[in-house]
Amino acid sequence: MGYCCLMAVDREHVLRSAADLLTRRSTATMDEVAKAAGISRATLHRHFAGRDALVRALESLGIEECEAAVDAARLDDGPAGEAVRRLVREIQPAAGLLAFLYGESQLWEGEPQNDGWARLDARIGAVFQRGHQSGEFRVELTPAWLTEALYGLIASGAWAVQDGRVAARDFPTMVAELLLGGATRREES
Amino acid sequence: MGYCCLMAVDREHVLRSAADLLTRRSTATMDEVAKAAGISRATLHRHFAGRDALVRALESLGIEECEAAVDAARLDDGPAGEAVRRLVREIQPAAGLLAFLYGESQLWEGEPQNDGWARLDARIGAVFQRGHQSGEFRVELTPAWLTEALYGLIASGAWAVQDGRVAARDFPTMVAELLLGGATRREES
DNA sequence: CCAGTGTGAGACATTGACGTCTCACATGGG
DNA sequence: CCCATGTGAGACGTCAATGTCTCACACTGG
Repeated sequence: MGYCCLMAVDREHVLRSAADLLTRRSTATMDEVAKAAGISRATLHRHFAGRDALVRALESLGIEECEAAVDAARLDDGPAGEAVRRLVREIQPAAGLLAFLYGESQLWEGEPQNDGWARLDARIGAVFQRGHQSGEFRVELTPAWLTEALYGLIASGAWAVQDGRVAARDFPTMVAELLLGGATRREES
Repeated sequence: MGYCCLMAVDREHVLRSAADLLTRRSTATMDEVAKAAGISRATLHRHFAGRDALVRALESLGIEECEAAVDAARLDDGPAGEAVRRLVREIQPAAGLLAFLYGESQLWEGEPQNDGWARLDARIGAVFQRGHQSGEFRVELTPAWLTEALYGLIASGAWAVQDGRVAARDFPTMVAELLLGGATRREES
């Protein structure tokens, strides 16, 4: 009955367009989500029991994409700074979804957050810690804060791109260079 | 009838507690906002015609506090980096409100935004531009992006403080030093 | 004392989104 | 050909938040 493949493709497509829409308008209606996916609200409900289920599925998708980006970035290889640059580049396609989830996570107060985020926080925090230990990064900025700031800058960057204030091709530079080097100009070394 | 003074004080108090609450839970009910202010929902409606009016009043309050912080920071004086540090320090008390409004502004799509934001963007963007012209700041990072990133980092910092991931006393350092200097350690000059 | 004013409490209708259900239709496989 | 499965359209009922209204009460100044 083609359950695993056809359904999965459809579900994937629905998730993608829902992510696209909710990234722009995080309060979009189930109706709008359905229209955006080109299906009816009834069919949307057949895939996802309700809005909560949809958001939780998007959360899982976001975690998967982040993990994939972290894998692809090989955070343990080479200088920590280069690892962060690779991470930002790999994570750009998921930036919109991340921005949506970052805003949404401010609302889930009390509910136990998905373990996936804790795992990701640990993996990303580790690269900043490595930078500290190697003397590459400043010790005044804690790994927890740098991780938080990375999420925040990714969200800000995604919104700036969406509103046309930043070109999409400049996203990796803007985010990574600000996070790593800051605004102040380097002295020639 | 004491309209201008007594009403203003009450209105101010209501706005403050609404800002406190909505900073933590941006979807709080009018009922909850009223409880938080220690008044009834009816009285809340007597001060603010509806939720929209409340949010718009909070927006005006946020703009006022930002303008005050920008004034107090004397952005035109001294090195641009020091000006940004002063700005972050002055703006910290309003950081929670700013974070709420920053998230909310993602929803006002289409509606003409308050001129106040444009004025603030211009004033803050100017200090980054000044840093560019003086050679103090890197030209790869545009003033528009640095302004956006400043808002984003302030919001991230406010949330991190609220969740206890960063100490309130470290807020100015974390935000300003990341924005200006980035994570990479400076060579001794 | 008393009139005026602001307030709290609560009832009420409205609105918008949600979740469930039914039914007709189409498409594809046996 | 015919049946089955998935879909679209739409009609409900539900529920939470909102906005409006009324009424009783407390306080305050004349």
